[in-house]
Amino acid sequence: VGPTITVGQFATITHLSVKTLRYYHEVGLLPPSHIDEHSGYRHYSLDQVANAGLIRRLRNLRMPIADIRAVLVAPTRSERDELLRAHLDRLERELRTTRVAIESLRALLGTDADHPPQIVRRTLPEQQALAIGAALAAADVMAWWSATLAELRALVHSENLHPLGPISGIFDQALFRHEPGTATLLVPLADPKSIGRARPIVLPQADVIVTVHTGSPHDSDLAYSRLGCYIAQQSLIPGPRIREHYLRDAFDTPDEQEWITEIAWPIRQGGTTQTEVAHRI
Amino acid sequence: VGPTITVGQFATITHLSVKTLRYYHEVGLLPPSHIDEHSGYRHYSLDQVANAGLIRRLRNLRMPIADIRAVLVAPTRSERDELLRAHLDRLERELRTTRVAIESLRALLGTDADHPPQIVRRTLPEQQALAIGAALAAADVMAWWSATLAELRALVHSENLHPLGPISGIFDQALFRHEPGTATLLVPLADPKSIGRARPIVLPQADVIVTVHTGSPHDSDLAYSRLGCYIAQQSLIPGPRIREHYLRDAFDTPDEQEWITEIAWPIRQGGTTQTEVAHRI
DNA sequence: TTGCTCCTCACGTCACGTGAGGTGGC
DNA sequence: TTGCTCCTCACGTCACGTGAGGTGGC
Repeated sequence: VGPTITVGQFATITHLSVKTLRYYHEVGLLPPSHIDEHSGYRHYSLDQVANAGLIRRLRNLRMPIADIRAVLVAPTRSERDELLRAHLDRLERELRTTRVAIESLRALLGTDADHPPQIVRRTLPEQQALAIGAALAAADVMAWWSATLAELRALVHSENLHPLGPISGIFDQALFRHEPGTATLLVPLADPKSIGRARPIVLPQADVIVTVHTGSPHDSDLAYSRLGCYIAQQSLIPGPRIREHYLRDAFDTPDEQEWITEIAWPIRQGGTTQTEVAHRI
Repeated sequence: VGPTITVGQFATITHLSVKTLRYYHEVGLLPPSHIDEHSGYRHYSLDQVANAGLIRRLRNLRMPIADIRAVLVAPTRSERDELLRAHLDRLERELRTTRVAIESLRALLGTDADHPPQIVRRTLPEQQALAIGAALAAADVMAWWSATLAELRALVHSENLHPLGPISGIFDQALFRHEPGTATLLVPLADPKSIGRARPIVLPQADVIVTVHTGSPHDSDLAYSRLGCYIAQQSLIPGPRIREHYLRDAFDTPDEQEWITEIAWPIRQGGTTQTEVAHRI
């Protein structure tokens, strides 16, 4: 069945390490075509060289082993190409994400004490709305958010609705801690009726502190930090769910740096924390 | 000493997970400003929020924890900025590397059976040369290679040398297996004399098989694979060191796709492998 | 016969995530 | 008092790398 070569030779000509080849054997990614029963020596056939080259290139592109395995066993060329295309798309997104993260860092370092946006207190009135909610894992929030935001805007247009304010969101604190939680996106309406996945809800009145965040959602931690520090300084008691009002977003401009979000954190007056009560007594 | 907040609150406003904060405490990256002796509860001060934001951004840019620690403890702003700049440079290189890897993959998939370069046998004559050698870890080879190649070219120019052939390299197989080994770069000369780090050597005569590699060194595994498969098919015995002749490289064009390298693998006639001997007997 | 190659554990690395099982604070 | 938050292990993950200690092939 043709000549075979040892791990060492195979490593040399594929530019993979012997340790790596043993690992690829162990996880079943590239098992040697023959293994000596007595000595355990691995022997590779020459047509495994091409697969090794493909694997090396895909690993250089940070494709997970499991995905590479899927590429190798893809039954048709079109299915294989689809998997590869999908990964290149992921890389493309990764590159963009990195560019954004670099901008984010520059912004943080540059505009340190420029003019930090104001924090104001406000009372949000009771409000009817048409809402789509979901219980989510933290990792899924961003994808869900942009998809659902688009869905609600489409609904506003197709059903000819007349929003009484910007589309808003309500998020469990847990989601920002990378824990599972619930998220809701809504459009304020005078008389909301169920359409598709969207259901009418009533937002209760709420005392909130508000700040404006300009830029990508990935930088919204800056606004959350402002609010959180304010809450601690004023000894307020933060509510468990945070509201966001989307004043300008993907619908208005593709440039995330121009997006504007108002972030409103419900609070209760906390002039009487437990320690202060204890102090009084 | 000012208000403090719990891990949970700190996690919410910094958009880090509680688990991550505990880890950053454990490794000393972001220890809480105060820890309750009785309960072990972590308490963070408000001015730690800014550092948390910086850490989050640097981690998003895949900066290792140790490097982030260095940024945080940098005594002066200029030293800190230098560390940040260095990391952004690394990212920049990473982005380029990814682009190249994508091209490499496309090339592999596209030009599958185009016209695979020929393999020829040849006898390289004994040859004098001026050489720079080093014992290297595999990870350092690329950097050493480009630096030393430039150094030799500079030497040729400054000393007005007259090379008898292209600048060449000799590499232990081990280096391609990601193991430590020795590498040598050399310029063939009629009468080489020591200059700086460069020493005269004599290349012994060698029977080699040769193939041409066009493109980036990162794709040279393709040429090595061709040669390796040929060696196995012909039952030749490969030598432990491989030679490369740089016919076109960074000195000629910045576009790696246009680089041309001749790869020559020394061999011994191996018509008599052990199995064949056994067969004869 | 001597090295060299190859083998198998077992453990380390990096930056966390995932439970289990238990305590503290309001 | 009840939940909720917080705590500490211990272990898992991903893709290998690093020895230790030993055997096989020419």
